[in-house]
This record gives sequence, C-alpha cells and structure tokens, in this order.
Amino acid sequence: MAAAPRGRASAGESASSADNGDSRATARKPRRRSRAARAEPVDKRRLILDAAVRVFAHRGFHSCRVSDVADEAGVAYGLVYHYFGSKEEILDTLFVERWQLMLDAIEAIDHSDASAREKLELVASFIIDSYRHSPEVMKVIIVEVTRAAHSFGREHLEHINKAYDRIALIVEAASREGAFKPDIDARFAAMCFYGAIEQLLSGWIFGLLPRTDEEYERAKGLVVETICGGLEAPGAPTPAGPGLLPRQ
Amino acid sequence: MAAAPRGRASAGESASSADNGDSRATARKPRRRSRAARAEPVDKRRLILDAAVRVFAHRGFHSCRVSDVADEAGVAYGLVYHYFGSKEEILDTLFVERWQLMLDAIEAIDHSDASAREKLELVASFIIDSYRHSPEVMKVIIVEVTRAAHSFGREHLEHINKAYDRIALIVEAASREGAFKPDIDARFAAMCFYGAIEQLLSGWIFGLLPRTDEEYERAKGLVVETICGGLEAPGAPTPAGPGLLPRQ
DNA sequence: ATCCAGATTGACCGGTCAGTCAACGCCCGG
DNA sequence: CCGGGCGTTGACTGACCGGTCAATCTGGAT
Repeated sequence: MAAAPRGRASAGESASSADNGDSRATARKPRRRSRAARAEPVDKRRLILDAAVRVFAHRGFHSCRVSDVADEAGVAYGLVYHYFGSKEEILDTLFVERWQLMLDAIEAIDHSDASAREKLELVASFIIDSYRHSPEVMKVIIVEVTRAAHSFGREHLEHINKAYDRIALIVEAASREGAFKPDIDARFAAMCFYGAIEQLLSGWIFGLLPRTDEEYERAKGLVVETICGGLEAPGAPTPAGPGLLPRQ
Repeated sequence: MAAAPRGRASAGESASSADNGDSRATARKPRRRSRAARAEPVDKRRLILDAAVRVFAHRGFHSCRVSDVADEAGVAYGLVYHYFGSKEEILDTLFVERWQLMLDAIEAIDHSDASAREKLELVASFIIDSYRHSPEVMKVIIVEVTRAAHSFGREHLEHINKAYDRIALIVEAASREGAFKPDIDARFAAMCFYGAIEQLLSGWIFGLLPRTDEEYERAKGLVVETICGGLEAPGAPTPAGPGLLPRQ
C-alpha cells in the first residue's frame, strides 16, 4: 500500500516472502534473533499464501484440494486451518491484498499531472506489468474472482467496482476538460477500457496471445491507442457521420 | 444455423421449444399424430436443456446439483443421464449450440457489403441483442465457458478463438482497404473489441450497469464509437503524437 | 529443570453429489 | 391379447473433500 506507483510500479514485487507492512493478521512476529539468527523462522502463513497462488493458478480454485495447497507449501494439512478459517478465506486474502494495490495505483495515477491519455497508459501499464511480473496471482484474481459471477465475484463486487469507478473518474475529467469528447459516458468508456485490457490478459492466460516482453510492451501502446485514438484512419471516408446504424 | 442474421437477428429466439434442425442427437422423432394428436409429446431433452440454462444461470454450474436441473425440468433424476452422458455434457451442448450461431452470424456479417464500422456495429448488436433476448443463456456461456480458464474454457478454446479470428478478419480487411489505420494489429484490435463488449455484458450480468432497452441500444453505439472513433476529441490538444510513454 | 502458549501434525468425520441400476410402465406392432 | 423396447423413475453407492480436533512438538520465560 505504501509504495507510490511512480513510473514503473506494478503489483508484482511482493509475491514471495519480501512482503510485509500488510494490514491485519499478517503481522507475524518473527521473534527475531533468539540467540544467533537460526535458519530463518519462515513465515508459514506467507508460505501457504504463495503456495495457494501456484495451486489455484494451475488447477483452479474449485478443482484443487486444500491438501494440495498444504503439500505445495510443505506444511501439514491442519496448519492451513490454523492460519485461515476456510479455503475461501485464502482466496479472499489473496484478492483483497492485490486489488487494493491496484486501486491505490490508479488513484495515485489519477492524482498525477499527466494527460488523460498518459494516465490511461499508466493504468494499462500497471495492470499489464502486474501480469508480467506475477502472472499466477493475476490469473487467480481474474479467473476466480473478477470473472466469476458466482461465489467470489458477487462477494467482492463492491471492491471490483471501485476500479471501474476510478478509471471513470479519469475519463470524466478528460471529457470535462475537452481532451476527450464531451458526450462520452465515462462509466461505459471505463468498462470498455478495462474490458479490453482484461481480455488481453485472458488471451495471455489462455495462451491465445504470444507472451513475450515485446508483446507486453506493444500491447500497452495498442490498447491505449485503440481506445483513445480509435481504429479508424483520420482521413478515411467514413460513410456515416457520428455513427449510428443507418437502418433500424 | 439456417437463419441468416439479416439486420436484427440474434441468438435469442430458439431458447424454448421452437428449436429444431440442430446437429446430431437432438433429432428426436416426436412420432407425430399417433392417432389424434394427443397432448404434445414434449421433447424431454429440450426440456432438460432449457431447465439447465435456468439453473446454471441462477446458481452456477459448480454450485448446482444435477437434481436441481431434473427438478426444474420436472423430470426424474435418472432421465438426465438418459439424454446426457454427464453434467458437463449438458453445458457442452448448450455452449456449442449457441456459439455456433454467433460464429455463423459474424461470418454472414463479414460477407455483407457494409462498411467496417457498420460490420462491427452489427456484430456488437448481435451479441448485445443475444443477451437482451436470452440473458440466461448468455450468462451461462460467458461465466461458465468463455471466462472459465479451467475446465470448460480450456476444452472449447478453439471454438472460442474462432470468434476472435472472424472479428480480426473484419478489422484486417478494413485496415488493408484504408478505412482503419494501416498499422493496426487486427488480432489485438479484435480482442479489445470483443473484450469491451463482454465487459459490458458482465456489467449487466453483475448488475453494475442499468438494464433497460435504451441502455442496450445506447451501448451498441457507444462501444463502436469508442473502438472505432476513439475517446479523444478530434481537435483536442493531444500532447504526444502517436502516443507512447514519454519515458522508458 | 519446569512450564506454558502457540505452532504443527495428520487421522478422522460428516456431508455432499455425480453417476448407476434394477425395476416399472406405456405404447406399438403383431 | 401378448411381448418387447424405449422412456422413465428414484433409491442407492462410492468417492471425494472441507473442516475438526486431540495429540505432539518447540522454544522462550521463570
């Protein structure tokens, strides 16, 4: 949460053990240096969380067993329930942790003095970089939460919705200030923008789109250019003007 | 399959019993008029399929029981397994049936002599009208198949991918002929376009977007205008030209 | 040395379902 | 009127898995 997403930030650095400063229960006290700094008192909770990401991403939340997570983490089955109330709570924790990172990032981007197009490009960059740096977490979030209309999607709707709202704020301001067209519905535009990005992530997740660093970079430019600039050639002979269907 | 999607067509008419002319096993022989056309020998298979749509849409594929489907259809549990090999096969059948309708529609639209923008508008209309006319089927297809990276998404990837391909064909032709920008990556653009639409459907499914007839109509125009025309105002002072990130 | 609290273990329980199957009945042809 | 096949029924089973819990371990404090 603390880190301001200046420039290259993304939600991809704290996946392993380097994570700290989280909210509530995460605050494990590692009872440091008991005598001579013995072999790292590993944070089992984090271990389980990280293992869960791998297992959920690979086999899907519903298709995997809690024992899979325990095995992957190298801990006993029961320990999972020592740290988490249920299987769901693990996913819950993972989602909230990361999504908040993104909400904060979007807000920080909006508060910067970049142009609207640059802001959208920063948002796209943040999301795409998040996927690049930790594809498994993003896969879990998108597949199991964001796009899951049942179970989790419903519960975190409000959280998810906030992201659309914050993007809409960017669009609305730009529209008001004349950078974007005046008659834009900011909410629609935000949904389209986010939907386009998530579809690209889905393409990468499903293996429908090539996964190279150049492609990721190219995608950032392309999605913003498509949404902001449009597909149509500037001087092209556009048959209809503002563009509604000619006949009913 | 038969109906050419001229103008107002959508995948929303054959949901109930009026469906026939399907592929394989659907060919139930209703042994018509045994003597005096008794009370309609209802097609139980179709009954189950329709009930499954309702149940899957309402409770989700994984969260519902086969007995729910049987109850909703008003038939015995075992009969479901008389017509379908497994629970999955029901979803399978539903998906393939409808998706093929959409693929055919897109192809027909592409073969029409409309402009690129009009073609995209027709595609958007088809999908949105499909949702409007049978939101439950579309919800099931999107939530349980299209956006499910595990189980079903994987199995029908090829089928799903065809839709992106066909949209890409439209974009590519337009790009080649000068209506769209020449340097467009058709596949990326197609993914963005489809992703934007699916996000709108998701918004309706989740109840994040208002569900009125006007909204549906407005959405058609808006999504096409956003993707084809872009968000930026024509004469606006765009800081960067072609638009890549200033630094990095 | 002793104690305790929290960490850790894994066998076990209980509930839930997908899928099976033996039986029944309805209709039709002979 | 009989026979057989297909449509139909629903109780049952076997596997699977989330969650519990009593026992055990560990390491610091006294």
